[in-house]
Amino acid sequence: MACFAELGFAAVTVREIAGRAELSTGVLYRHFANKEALLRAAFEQSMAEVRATFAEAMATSAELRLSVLVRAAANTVRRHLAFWQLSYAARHQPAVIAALGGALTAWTGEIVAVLTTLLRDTGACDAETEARALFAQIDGMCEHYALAPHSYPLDAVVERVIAQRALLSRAI
Amino acid sequence: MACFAELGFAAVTVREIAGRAELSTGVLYRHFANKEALLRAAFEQSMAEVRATFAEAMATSAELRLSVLVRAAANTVRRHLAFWQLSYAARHQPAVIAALGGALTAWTGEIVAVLTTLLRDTGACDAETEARALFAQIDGMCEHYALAPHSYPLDAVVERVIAQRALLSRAI
Amino acid sequence: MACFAELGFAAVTVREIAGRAELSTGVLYRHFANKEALLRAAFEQSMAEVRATFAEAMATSAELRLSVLVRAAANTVRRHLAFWQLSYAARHQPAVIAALGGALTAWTGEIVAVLTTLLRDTGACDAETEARALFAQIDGMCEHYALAPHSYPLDAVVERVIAQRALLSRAI
Amino acid sequence: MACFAELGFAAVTVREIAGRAELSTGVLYRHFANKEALLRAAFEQSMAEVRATFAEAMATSAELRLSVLVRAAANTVRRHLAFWQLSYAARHQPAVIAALGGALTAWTGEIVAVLTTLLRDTGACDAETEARALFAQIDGMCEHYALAPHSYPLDAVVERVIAQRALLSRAI
DNA sequence: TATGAATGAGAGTTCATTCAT
DNA sequence: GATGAATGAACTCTCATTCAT
Repeated sequence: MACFAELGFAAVTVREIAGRAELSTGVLYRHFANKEALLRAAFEQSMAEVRATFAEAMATSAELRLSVLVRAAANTVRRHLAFWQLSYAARHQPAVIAALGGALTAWTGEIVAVLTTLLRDTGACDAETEARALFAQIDGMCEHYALAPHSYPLDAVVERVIAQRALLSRAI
Repeated sequence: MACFAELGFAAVTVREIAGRAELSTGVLYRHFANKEALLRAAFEQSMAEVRATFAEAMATSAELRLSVLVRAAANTVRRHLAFWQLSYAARHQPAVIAALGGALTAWTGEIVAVLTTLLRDTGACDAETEARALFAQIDGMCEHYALAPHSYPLDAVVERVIAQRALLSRAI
Repeated sequence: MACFAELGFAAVTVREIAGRAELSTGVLYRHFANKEALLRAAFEQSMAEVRATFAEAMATSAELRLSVLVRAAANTVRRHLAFWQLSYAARHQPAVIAALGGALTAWTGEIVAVLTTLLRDTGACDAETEARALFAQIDGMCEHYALAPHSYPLDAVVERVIAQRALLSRAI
Repeated sequence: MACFAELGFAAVTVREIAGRAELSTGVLYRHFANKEALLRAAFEQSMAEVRATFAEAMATSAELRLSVLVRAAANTVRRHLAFWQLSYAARHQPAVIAALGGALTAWTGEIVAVLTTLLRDTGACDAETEARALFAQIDGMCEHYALAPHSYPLDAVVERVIAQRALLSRAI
């Protein structure tokens, strides 16, 4: 995943990936059918991790759920910083999108669905659009942090986003 | 730019670019030193166009400025989709960042500064954090649209973001 | 064709073929889609040549036709010795047979058809089987000559084959 | 031998050979030094089997010997099709000839010698040339069968060749 | 100045062979 | 002795770049 992110899918050579993993190209091809399969495997790992974090956040009381979820998202990126930097780089590469098929859109779809039910419970009228607006904010925040982890005030923005949600739900 | 965005920098062949421009590879190399120079030129041209659009948005009355700016951002991405897709892909790749110089990071700094002054005028207490939260939302929205331009309900999300700002500024 | 014959289709490298033709691999791939197409092209040239020789032989009087044909076959192999040595090598390689599709069997089919009509005119009862027996003899003779051109008494065998045909047509 | 004949020496993988023999590549390399040694061993085994068949044919009465021999040749090719296909392919490839030593050329010399003595007994004037003409016919027939085993009318051609020999020996 | 055929380094991938288990 | 995962050289094929025309 590090290789794919740093140079792009097409620009990385299989030799380079193997070298960085301290493997021969041979073993690599024993475990993965081809370069594309390698990418797919790296991505699936990423998605599984996020899914787990989300599931955990959803297991809290309905009242706190949203704030737990936003903080969980931020902490996931903080803990797996390198991984997310790479993930963000990868998802905009056409070759990557093609290689992953619908997996990428399916994944964001899932998140929007989870947020939609969550916001419907708080009484939002157009819950899906509300969910998209919230997802955009969380995702944007995480990405900006990933781009400049040393200077970005992640906690402050997290708390502001949570405070905004509180104000907005009260305003409805 | 269309070629680069559709397939990615490494996956496009110079022949393909030349063919789509109805040029021979020969003339192309007379005008651009190499493939990278071609990317740089395409980027600079798009960047100029985008800057003009934003300047126009800032020239409106202080009251409407924020909503005009959000809509302008969305429309810019829509109109220069290829540029933004590439831009989003590029900003996470050290190799591309190096090729484009600091042009990319200067960009985001500018935007946060503009939003901060804009929000300070509406009476936000921690205007910079508020600006970052707003920028995260706008940028996240634009990026999600860039990832799935055919299925993302961009206009609906734009209007929701604007409505949220109205509610929030009243709540303060 | 020389490369394919000496080492076999799979064992020859495209670099070797290019090198021996004093070409770069690049040009080679500009003119031929792939290694298989290269083989196909070489073979088609061979078949055209033989067809021409046969057509010439068939243009003589019906009486002399058979003897002219046998002598023509022998002379063709003698004049294009290198070429036929290669051709004989090639036609037994499974990869070659696969690459050439039905072209190989179609070609021998043609020859058998020509000999069949020729022998039917001389009054043979089962002309097709007679043609196959004759073709086997001519082809076997040419191949044995190709295997040991310096020691094989080609002319003597040619005249013996012609003499046999005379005896056989009288015997019927 | 089946593997080599079906795909050719270079195109078969050692794994495939091992798999079809239900062996691991490891044991295979314990018994044979390398892929070439594997070919040599397969060849020698088949050659022994063929020699036995021919010896049997020569043990019949002088009168029938020629017809028995022609039929034996045809049946040998039919029963050891893979060996012969490989053999025909091999005898034109310098590389294979080198790997197999002089075994292959010695072979044809033996056969011509046998046929010469056999035909001298039937009263042929130039027995060696006659032998070469007959060998060309038998060898050509077998080769044509090896090239298209499913469509070649081997038995019919065999009987025609035998019938021709009867006619010719009567004509002398 | 424009062309596009030619170059050749380097890509993904395979597979004969080895060797720790 | 047997196994089969690991190695890495070498394969076919592509394509950025050059240069004779």
